[in-house]
Amino acid sequence: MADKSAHKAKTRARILGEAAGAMRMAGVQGIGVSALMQRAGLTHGGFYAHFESRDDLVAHAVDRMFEESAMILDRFLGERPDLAGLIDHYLSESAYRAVDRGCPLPGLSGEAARMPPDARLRFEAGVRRFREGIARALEIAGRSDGAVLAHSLLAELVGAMTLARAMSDEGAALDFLASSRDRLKERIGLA
Amino acid sequence: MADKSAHKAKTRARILGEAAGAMRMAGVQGIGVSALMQRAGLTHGGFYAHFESRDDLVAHAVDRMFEESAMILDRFLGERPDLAGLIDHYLSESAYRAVDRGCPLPGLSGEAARMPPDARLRFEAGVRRFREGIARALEIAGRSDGAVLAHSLLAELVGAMTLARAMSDEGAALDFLASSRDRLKERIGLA
DNA sequence: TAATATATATGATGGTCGTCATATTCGCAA
DNA sequence: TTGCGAATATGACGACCATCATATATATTA
Repeated sequence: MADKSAHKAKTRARILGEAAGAMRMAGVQGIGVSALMQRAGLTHGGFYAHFESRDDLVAHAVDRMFEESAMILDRFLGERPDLAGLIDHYLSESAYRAVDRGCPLPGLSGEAARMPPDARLRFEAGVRRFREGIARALEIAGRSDGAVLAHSLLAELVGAMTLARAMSDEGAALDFLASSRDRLKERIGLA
Repeated sequence: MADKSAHKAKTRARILGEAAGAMRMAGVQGIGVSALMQRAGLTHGGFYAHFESRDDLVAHAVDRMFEESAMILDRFLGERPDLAGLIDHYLSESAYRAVDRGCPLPGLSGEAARMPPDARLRFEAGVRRFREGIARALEIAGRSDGAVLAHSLLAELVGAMTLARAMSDEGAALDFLASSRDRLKERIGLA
């Protein structure tokens, strides 16, 4: 019996992982229940054994997205904050390419206002944690205006990746990211 | 006959206007053909007398969105550029509220990569014009690094409005916008 | 091996989507 | 007034959507 529910939990986690990936790629509305279950190697019918509704899935998928980036965030904003490292990582070429595994903000912020209510709550909580981590790092680095500056840095980080991904010229996008990294590090006096 | 085709052109323009508004609110995928035609006071069937397909509509609707903001952009980035004015306007409370009539970048950039090809081309063209206008204004103001700085300012403008609209606490969103305005004007030495 | 509990599959429901063939309405010309 | 052509409406098509009732498979326990 323990084995059974362990298996079910693993299946649920697999569905959530696929949802978190697919929704970052295609948007929250961009993947349907049956396509999602197929990605997880299942058929559509079993879905409601794992989730109350599609909205319930979306809420947990949003959580999952932030959990996936929590470890990386903790590395740069944890005990010994490294804002320059965060900037370099957040706007790196590999982050640019890992649409389905990276930070959900560039792809989904524009959609946040029309997410199902639970999903939106969780999304906002994720944004808040990110912003507070940056603010804390800035204050540890001796900036008295950490809270305000954190908003501004987060806006530029998210805006830069969003606009880079909107460009179809990949070279131009990568140049844009490189110059954004320089500019941001310059702004916090770490160039 | 001239009257007839003038009428048809007006109808088409009305459909496009509704589409440009609705898609900024609900996303490109968020409004269907029949709901759109209903908004325009018509029924769904006549749609294909005006557009080849839904993708064709999306492409022209994107153009329409940028046309709607072209006049305002020209006011701040035209003959006599006023970057501080642009920042104050772009991140104003009224812009924050006019989701369906304002700049399409905050709402749709995250969706750009999955727009139909024609629509994406037009979206990118709109972004480029915006960015080049900022770059030109910066250079007129005597900044030698205008092209690079323009990327950065645009990223923060778009990121700030995107994140503000993602917040469900309206007061917090407006505070965020106010501090973003200050920060941006400070960055270009116009505080 | 047989019985049971649980996870997943099958298949159907009603709804909405984009698309199109066809019918209708309407304004101008004769 | 009658007829014509263009603009719009009606209604239908197949595809997909979220959801659910029911059937099947699978694994553990007896």
